[in-house]
Amino acid sequence: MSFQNNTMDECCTVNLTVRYLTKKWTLLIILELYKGDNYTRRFSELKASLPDITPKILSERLQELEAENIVSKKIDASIVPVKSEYTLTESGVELIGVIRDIKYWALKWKIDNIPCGSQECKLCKL
Amino acid sequence: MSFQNNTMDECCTVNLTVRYLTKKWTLLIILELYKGDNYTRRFSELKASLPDITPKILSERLQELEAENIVSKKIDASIVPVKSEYTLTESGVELIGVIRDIKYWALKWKIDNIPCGSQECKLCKL
DNA sequence: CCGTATCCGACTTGATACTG
DNA sequence: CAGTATCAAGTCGGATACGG
Repeated sequence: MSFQNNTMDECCTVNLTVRYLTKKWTLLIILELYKGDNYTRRFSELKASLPDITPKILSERLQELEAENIVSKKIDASIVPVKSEYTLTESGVELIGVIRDIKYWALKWKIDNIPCGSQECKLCKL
Repeated sequence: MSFQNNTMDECCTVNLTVRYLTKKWTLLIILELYKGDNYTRRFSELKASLPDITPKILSERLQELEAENIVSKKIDASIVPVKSEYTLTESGVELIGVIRDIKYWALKWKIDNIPCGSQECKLCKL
């Protein structure tokens, strides 16, 4: 989570970007948001769509993405229970191209593996 | 390195691909190979280009990439010291598009950060 | 419902040393 | 040069608890 104590500081923006985009779950979270109406999903929806992620890690990743302006958060505290929504920003939506590229690459070179379309698959509906 | 003990088994090919491509250092190694003549680099050259990677991790990643047919390895043991070369396969070269996308995204949305072109930058010469 | 906090074990990565 | 061995450090996962 913190990049302060290593050599990230010395890296240029692009190198830095690769590093946090490739953190575990990050791309899959972005994809889940993309699939929601208006690129928006609630915390519990994300949790349900990513069965193996823990609330702790999901919370951490969302905060990181918010800090990078890839995701914006909106809370409606006027109702109970509180309603919170996470939405891809414009820059966030543009990251979908990266994920789509990976999908096409995988379909081209790895088609001999498990067929897509199962409930477990978070990428193949892209 | 081993995906046997977690839920990776239940994932489809594409999801699986995201997981290993986003392991730390993987994309940067692919990029370094891409920048070499004939998409080829020696172990020590990769090590030198990625100052913060340890030989252990570099070795592990190269083995993983070789197993995925993204990198091919050639060893000339007839000479001393032994000469080993790692080359991007056709599928490996096609992954450069993913990295290039990330670069363009970063340059578009993160240009207010550290300028590129320094020795430390492994991506901006792409 | 929406999280954050904690504790802890497992896995991943890092630092350093060392060999053919 | 091209790695492997060893051990330390960091990140992630699992369970559970708790507060807004």
